[in-house]
Amino acid sequence: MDKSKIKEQVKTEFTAYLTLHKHRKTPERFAILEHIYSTKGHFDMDSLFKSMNNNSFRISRATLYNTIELLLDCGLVVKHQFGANVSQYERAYGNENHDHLICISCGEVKEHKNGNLFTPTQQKKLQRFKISYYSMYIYGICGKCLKSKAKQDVKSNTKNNNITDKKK
Amino acid sequence: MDKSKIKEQVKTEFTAYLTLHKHRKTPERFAILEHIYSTKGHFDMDSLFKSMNNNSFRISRATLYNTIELLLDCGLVVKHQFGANVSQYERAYGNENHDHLICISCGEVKEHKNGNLFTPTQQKKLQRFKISYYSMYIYGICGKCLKSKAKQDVKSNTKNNNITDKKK
DNA sequence: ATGTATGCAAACCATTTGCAATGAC
DNA sequence: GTCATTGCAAATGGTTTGCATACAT
Repeated sequence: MDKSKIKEQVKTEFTAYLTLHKHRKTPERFAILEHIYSTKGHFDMDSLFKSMNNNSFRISRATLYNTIELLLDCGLVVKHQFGANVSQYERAYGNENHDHLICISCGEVKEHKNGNLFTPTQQKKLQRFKISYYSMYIYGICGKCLKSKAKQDVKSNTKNNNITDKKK
Repeated sequence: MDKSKIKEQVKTEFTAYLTLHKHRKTPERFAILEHIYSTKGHFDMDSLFKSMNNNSFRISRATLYNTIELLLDCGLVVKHQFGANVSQYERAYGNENHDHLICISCGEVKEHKNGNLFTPTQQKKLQRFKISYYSMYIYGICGKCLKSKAKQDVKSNTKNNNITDKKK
């Protein structure tokens, strides 16, 4: 529950993972872990690259991609691909499982706490599959867009170019 | 429930959608819809492109991408991004909602029927969000990989190159 | 000392885009 | 006849890769 305690914990886990797999414990790797666990919510590689290089550290994209792969492999980070071209990541440890409400209109991703989906009963049905983590993606229209869409629909006799207008 | 009935139905829906949005009813668009609804399970753009051009029709990639966008927009097709670099698609109409069991070891995606996750009670909690569809992605290790992994782990004192060996 | 990890730049490849030709309306 | 759509080829951009250098072991 304690914030610094979590960082300590994940560092220990990561160290154990690196040792087990005979990977080197480089300062870059720990800096990335530290930085990710100071981040709340989702992030992508570009923002991670920029925020890390803005601050003290100097890290190459290649190293970021390499390290995130390790963190995914040991389960300290989770990867999402909500529909845009960029992958999103999220710290996994000390981060309650939650659904993702992805607005198919504006692309906004909101988190939504779910109940205990994987009760023992549910779990039973998945016997031949060792669950490591799961993601619930719920696509729909968020409240904001519902409102503005209602307005739009009134005057939607104007020409429509749905296909081309979705890119910036 | 009837197979040809479904095709008929989606064709009607697609036609209505095209009319409503003042898009043209080209033979390519209907051929793509027809082809997709003859496909069971997931597919990606490359396989769609190849299988369509193998058969009678001749379709460009650009048109496939354009049309799939329309089909996504009117809800007849669902898009998934399970973690690889290619997007996967799936027909949506007459296709029961199901979870996706994605093996993080071999990448295999299996479907798994779920119960009625969105009971009225559950639904209530999502008041400000109009659900259009949802995807449950469950990551873990499939039975096959669990077995072969058990063997591997025994002799895993040999060198480890987890990062580099995952691309073909 | 040894060989893995880093950082840079180039390569990759799914997807997008520009544009001339086609054909739905 | 008009203009959206097609198809091709070129461009885009997130991610991966090759290789020389740096450094954890």
